[in-house]
Amino acid sequence: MAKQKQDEGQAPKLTINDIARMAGVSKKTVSRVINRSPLLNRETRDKVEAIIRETGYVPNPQARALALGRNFLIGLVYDNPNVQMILSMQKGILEALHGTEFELVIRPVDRGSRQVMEDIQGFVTRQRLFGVVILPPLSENDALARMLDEQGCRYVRMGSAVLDDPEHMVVSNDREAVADAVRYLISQGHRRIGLVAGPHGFRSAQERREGFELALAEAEIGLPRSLIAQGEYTFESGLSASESLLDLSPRPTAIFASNDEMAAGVLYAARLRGISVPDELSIIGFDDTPVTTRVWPPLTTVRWPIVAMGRAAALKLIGTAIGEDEDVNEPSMFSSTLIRRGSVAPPSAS
Amino acid sequence: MAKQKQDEGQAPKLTINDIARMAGVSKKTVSRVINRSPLLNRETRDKVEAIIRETGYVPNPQARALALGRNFLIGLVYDNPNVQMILSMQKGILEALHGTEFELVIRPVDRGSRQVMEDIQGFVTRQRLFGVVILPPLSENDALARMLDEQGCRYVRMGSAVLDDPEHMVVSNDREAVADAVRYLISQGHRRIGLVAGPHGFRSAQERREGFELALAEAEIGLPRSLIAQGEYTFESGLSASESLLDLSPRPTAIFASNDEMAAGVLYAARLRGISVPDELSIIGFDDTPVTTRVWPPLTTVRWPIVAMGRAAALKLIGTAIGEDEDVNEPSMFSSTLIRRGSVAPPSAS
DNA sequence: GTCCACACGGACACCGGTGTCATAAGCATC
DNA sequence: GATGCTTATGACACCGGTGTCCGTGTGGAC
Repeated sequence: MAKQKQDEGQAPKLTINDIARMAGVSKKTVSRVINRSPLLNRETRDKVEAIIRETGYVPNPQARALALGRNFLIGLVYDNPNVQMILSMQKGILEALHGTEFELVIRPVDRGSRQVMEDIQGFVTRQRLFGVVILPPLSENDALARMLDEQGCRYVRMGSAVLDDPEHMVVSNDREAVADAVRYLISQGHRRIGLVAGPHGFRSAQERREGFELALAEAEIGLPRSLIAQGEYTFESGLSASESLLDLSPRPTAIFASNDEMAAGVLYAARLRGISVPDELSIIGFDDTPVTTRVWPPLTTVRWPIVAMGRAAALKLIGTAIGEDEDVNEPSMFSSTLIRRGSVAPPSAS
Repeated sequence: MAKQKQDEGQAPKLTINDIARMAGVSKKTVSRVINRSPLLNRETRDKVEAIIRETGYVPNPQARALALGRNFLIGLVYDNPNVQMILSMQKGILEALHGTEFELVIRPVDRGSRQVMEDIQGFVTRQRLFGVVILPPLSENDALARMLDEQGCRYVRMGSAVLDDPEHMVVSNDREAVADAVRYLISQGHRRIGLVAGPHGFRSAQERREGFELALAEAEIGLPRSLIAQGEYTFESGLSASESLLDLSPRPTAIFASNDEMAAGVLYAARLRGISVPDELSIIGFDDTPVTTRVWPPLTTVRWPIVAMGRAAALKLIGTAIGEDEDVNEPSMFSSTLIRRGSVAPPSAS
């Protein structure tokens, strides 16, 4: 009764002092309980923990952040226009963070902007971020990784291939996945296979292209430059890039597009010309985004486990440090699967 | 030189004390400059501001948060599966927050879960959030709004119609938008128009349905129950729900689907039955998501300004408080536009 | 010339945690 | 029984800001 005025305001707003008083110990001891210090008497720990549980006390994150010089925030940094990927990553990260004391802070930056480094540095140091997850293509920026190292900020780089920095990477093996997809086309009898490549400056675009070339080389199929069109990972670019391929004579009997949006563009271009898919033209995309099942015919594509990779990235981040004794050994290399739908068939006339 | 050791560690990590020393004033004076206190000598203010600018000093957000009992974080809370909407909202909010000291923290909650309230309350109070933006359908939860009021947490509710709580709402006028879309169908000569409604429990579904009914009533067109199918805002649900409509005899000559995903499902179902769109069936969707232009024919749909609404919500949040003398009078009601693409034509045989 | 109001600046406590170090208690050793 | 060592706990300063309150200097009114 004396000085206690619990139910006066709205929230109890318990502090560490309140807990200490109730438990008849000092602040520091409560702090030790919270931080799982090993040099604590069992009984004391149990007593304090009981009170914490009863009262529902939660330490103030701001105070901890101030004292520790480190926040319990994970940043998600990207310069990527790919909506589906961003959201799937977000989903995976949030799954991993769920139930922990970590929160996710979003930070898009302008692709190509000069201030990207300053932006991110400011973000990271100001907010005293615990760590950041970086999405491609920004994740391919080694200078950024170096800067984060210098700032002492943990980070995980998502990517399509292992870079120099394996311990900070969570990757899918795009090259092999695409090679598999193209091998499938070849096994169906296709020999004139076109490529709609992704934009320069994207490692994933390069990897996918190499996978494409690899499969063709294996089968000793030549690859004239005319069978390669340059896209920008957008629907429109896929649409216009594929026109040069569809104008060829003889026309390719199959096209691999480096992502689903462009594959949808190829499909659209084919329809505009009255080319029947898959009878006259087979198409394979990459990403397994929802659009693949919305169009007709549904697109055969390569699925990579974005959500799982996001989860792994977050676990890697929070696992390596505060002994959240989760399964830190989550694999850092993920493999993809070919999803067979309706856009591939053997070529009509060989 | 004396005690200054700037370039020793990685980051300068300037504190308010450093600035005070350099300016030859006290901490408090610097604090006053930062917080734009009006009772300050012009010269002093200028001097301190100059030093802050030179040194690039930024106050530690954690310390401010602790002292003020309030963080400079905006939460985005949703229980919604609609990827496109979430990301567009995020984009708008981030645009508004760009260049301010605010950051965006993401918080999805399980739709329908019993713990939603506790979850959000914990989130809000623990992080001492400055405010939250709530997306539908969670934004329709009045109990949540009440709880936030009690917690003294600012909030903005996104929605499809003004609820009891106008000052906290940013809304689009779905009813009128749908009525317009249906009026357009009627003007094209359609009389048998089917509806694929959205799920129960979504205000937007109800509003869109009412708009549909309104337009029909205006034109004195009857609406038998058989012309209404129930969907769940997903592609699959649109696909299966539309089957009952397409089985009718006489078949509806047009279908309004309450969102684009379901409209894509209707289109898909039509294709499966060999029904030609738009010749034999007109379709209108809602949202103007990318899928509308990926399918064939491209879907006529209703576009609502999600990004702008997200921006407005964030401005409303940060504008009302700390005299960020931005344009706080951003409108809170947004109107939608009918986007005419290729999925509507006059009925073939009237 | 004196007094007062007022504008400004500084000392100090405080927000709610954590790190450092000292100290008390417990126990084996000699 | 004194010594030394380990283990459990607490006192206190500190993280980097902000609020309160008081002291000082200045200008205007009389």
